[in-house]
Amino acid sequence: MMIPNQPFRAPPTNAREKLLEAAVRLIRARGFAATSVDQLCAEAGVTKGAFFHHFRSKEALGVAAADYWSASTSAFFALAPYHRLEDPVDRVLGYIDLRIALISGPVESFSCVAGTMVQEAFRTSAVIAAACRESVYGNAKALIGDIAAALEQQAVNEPTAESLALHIQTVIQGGFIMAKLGGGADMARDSLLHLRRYLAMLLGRGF
Amino acid sequence: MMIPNQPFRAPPTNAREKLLEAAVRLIRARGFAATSVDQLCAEAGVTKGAFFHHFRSKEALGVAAADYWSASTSAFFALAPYHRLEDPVDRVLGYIDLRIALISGPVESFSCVAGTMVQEAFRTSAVIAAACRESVYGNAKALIGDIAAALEQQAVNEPTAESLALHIQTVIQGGFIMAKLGGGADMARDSLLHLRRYLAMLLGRGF
DNA sequence: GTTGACATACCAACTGGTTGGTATGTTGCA
DNA sequence: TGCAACATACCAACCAGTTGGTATGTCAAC
Repeated sequence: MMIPNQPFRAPPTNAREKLLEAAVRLIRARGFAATSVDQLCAEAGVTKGAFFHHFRSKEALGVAAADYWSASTSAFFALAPYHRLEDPVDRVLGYIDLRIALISGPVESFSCVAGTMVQEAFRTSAVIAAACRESVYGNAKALIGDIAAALEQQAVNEPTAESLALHIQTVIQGGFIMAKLGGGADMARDSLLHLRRYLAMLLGRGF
Repeated sequence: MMIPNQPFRAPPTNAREKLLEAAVRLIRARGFAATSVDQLCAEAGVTKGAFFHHFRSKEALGVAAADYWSASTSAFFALAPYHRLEDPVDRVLGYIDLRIALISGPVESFSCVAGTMVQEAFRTSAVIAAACRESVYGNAKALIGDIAAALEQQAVNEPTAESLALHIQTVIQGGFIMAKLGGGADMARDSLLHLRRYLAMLLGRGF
């Protein structure tokens, strides 16, 4: 969901990646519709010709930005150290703790491109909406294994692992909205702590 | 958050209210930036002169739409029958049940104007962002009394009433995003059921 | 190892339509 | 007759997208 701080990642030299990173930055701060192609090019330090060489349309850039976002976030979470914890309950809570740790600074540095874009696209662009869905649902799918194992270990059968994984994404996305509403990082973190308490209670852990 | 179905509410005859209702409809479906003044006027059945007679700018319409939204939703929830329940725990859960009951049909019929608009406005329009914040935080404030009473009755002192009230709004807002991501009303309702389970556990109730 | 055919990556200038906003009426009621 | 509530006509700026071009490569034929 958030873009990980990758301090040693080289800045892109080709126009396509420069545009995708500019898109992530501007969409997070202003949204998709309010970001013009000219602004995108200026932010990326690239001309309009380069834009339409790499992307058929502004909508195509939107799809590519969502895909780019998916790829960077899923790669980041796949490498996170909480996967190495033995107890599946620890892994589930470890994911939440990681999400909490990632929330800091200005809202546009930890908010989600897919969640932001889908609000504007869900009725106006089926392709962008599908790419956003893929991003967030992909995140949820990566959790299902650990959640299912944790539920089984604790002999809980009331909510399903799928339902819980999606609920986790719900709280994360809701936290971003509340942060934008003025609560900032503190508000988003606080809601994740409620989610953590809920999961801990469900999975037989004290908070 | 959602616009209540008020079947016997007379359709507005003046241009100002027609524009505000058109704004609620279009912003919910397409967002603020992607909705042009011309589209607003067409949807309202009103001319551009009327628009700029009643609103100084498009931004001013945005602020007025958020205020209009605040007024209709807070009036609706103030009249809801769950307030008459004796037990404060029942009133808290009654609010959640009402929110669940209100979620049905297409996403743009139950989603939140303030939550949608703030995503586009939080960095580009301080006045719109403030109006959106007022709307959602106003909703949260209306819950604090019941939550505080329920926490006290159950001798719970870990999360504060304020924090819980805001968390409730977080899950509601997150549910709207997940619904737009393709989950529809079912997804939003499912997350509110998780929230209900959390509150029930906190407040000493079985689910 | 030079040449020609082709592809990729990019650029500056332009276009037609749309944007938010204005200037100037008209109407109907107090 | 004065004023609020509208309507009509218009504008400059900006919008997404197109154009015709250049610079730089790749690669096979000779």
